[in-house]
Amino acid sequence: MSVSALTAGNSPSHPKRIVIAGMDGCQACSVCEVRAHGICSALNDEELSQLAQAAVRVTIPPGRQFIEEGSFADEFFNITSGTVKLFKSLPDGRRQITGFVSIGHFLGLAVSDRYAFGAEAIDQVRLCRFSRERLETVIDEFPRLERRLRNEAANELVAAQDQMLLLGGKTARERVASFLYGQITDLYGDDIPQNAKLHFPMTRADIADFLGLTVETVSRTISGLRREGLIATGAGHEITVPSPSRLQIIASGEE
Amino acid sequence: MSVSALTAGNSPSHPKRIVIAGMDGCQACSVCEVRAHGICSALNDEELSQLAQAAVRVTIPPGRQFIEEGSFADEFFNITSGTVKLFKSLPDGRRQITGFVSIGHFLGLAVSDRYAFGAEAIDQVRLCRFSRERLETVIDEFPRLERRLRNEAANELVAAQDQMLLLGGKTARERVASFLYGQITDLYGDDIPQNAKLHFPMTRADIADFLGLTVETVSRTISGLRREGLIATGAGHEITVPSPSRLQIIASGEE
DNA sequence: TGACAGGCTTGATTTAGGTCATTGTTAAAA
DNA sequence: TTTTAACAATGACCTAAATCAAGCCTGTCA
Repeated sequence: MSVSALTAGNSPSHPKRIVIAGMDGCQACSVCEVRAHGICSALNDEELSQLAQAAVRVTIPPGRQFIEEGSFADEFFNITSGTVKLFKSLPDGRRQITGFVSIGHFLGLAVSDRYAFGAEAIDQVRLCRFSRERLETVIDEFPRLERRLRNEAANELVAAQDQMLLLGGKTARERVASFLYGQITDLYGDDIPQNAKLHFPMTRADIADFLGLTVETVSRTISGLRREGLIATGAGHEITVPSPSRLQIIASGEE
Repeated sequence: MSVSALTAGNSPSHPKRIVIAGMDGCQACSVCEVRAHGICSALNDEELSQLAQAAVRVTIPPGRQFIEEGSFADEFFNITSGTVKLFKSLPDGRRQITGFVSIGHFLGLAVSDRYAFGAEAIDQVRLCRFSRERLETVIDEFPRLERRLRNEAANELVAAQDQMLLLGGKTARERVASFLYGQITDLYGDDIPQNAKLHFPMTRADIADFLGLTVETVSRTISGLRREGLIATGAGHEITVPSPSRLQIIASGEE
């Protein structure tokens, strides 16, 4: 299947269409627009062509759950665009979003043969899909890839520990400030400007499930921060933060 | 330094004494009582002797913090006995215990050159210490070790996600039941008996900081479970669980 | 054009768990 | 043996956030 055929599914006018297609050997990966991100950045051209053999590009429409918690984990994913929410649920429906992940993120690190979490596209998501079996073969050949995966896991672990600190002890105000500040660092890296502009895709309900709060509390808290002049809200999901450092201080519980 | 010299520090009559000693080449690791656990199990005799060159055995007295959050991460650890609490803190002293770890656990997976968490011995702890530099060298030579570390990280990540679900949504009762059930599975594995007996080393304050509750709530909740006949408390930190499956149902929020 | 639905905000009220205070228990030090 | 201190349990009270209940946008479908 050709590369051009792949792009059809990306058209905004066909949001429901899912394209599943093989890649053109080494071509597809080596010209990949996100090659610098994610696990692929650990490989050179030759190695990448091997990886490409195992990869399939997929487009997922907004709202579609593409990993079911507890289902058989026969596939791994690497996100190339869009935002995905990862979550765990209790039998009665309570849901904890354990993370929002986007470009470059690798999904499916678990040792078990079952996924430990569910995954759902928030906006339109594109990703590379690998069969578990074939990826494991490629990993065996390239220790650098293995190292990369370990680092990925270690970084996620650090994020998870931060989130435990948030969920275990922070106030609603601190949680919302932490979330917003996290969005800023995700977007700007270490070079955070004054008047940082954010436009994230997740709803209040998503934020609530991520922060261990209710929608009402998230809404009230955001309104509170706005009244204090700490943030300004725009249309859609746009928020401007005049002084990110001020927000960080609140996020870390220092006031 | 001889192996026999090492044992001096383990005497209960000298709890404050810390022993830092080199290992006898391949001897020390190959006869290690916990070789089947932890990262060492990924290596054969020859590889292990290489690892041993980089290892130092250490004994830590109860209550001693041996990793400071944010300090320079120049050492890795592998626990050979005892229980360690890992935690993160907010500037005002609020503390979240992110995990209790014991025999076989590898400490220091972070990518950063700073520790992302603090670590403190709960009871007397023995561990193998590696310089970061030397361990990285050994890892480079043995891909199997790299794989082992990735799996270790992946498993921790799953545990962290479970804990996020707990902290984000569970009631006090469900949290305490989850903790107790977790202690049971840690101790018995998959083969859980009726009338499981537990005696864990952590205080109510530790449990509270782990579960995102206060000591009072932990105490009240344990008393509540006892009144209901779901657990029986003994002297010290002993608890008997007549029906672990009953506890599991509560832990997972199904009643 | 209206009406329906999904998402957001805000207000009134409730409650689970936190805070503060007291007492009991155990064990090590003196 | 008393003294001290750390840990644990329990009661009385308080509060942050949940719950319950409207109302308000905005986009889309008929």
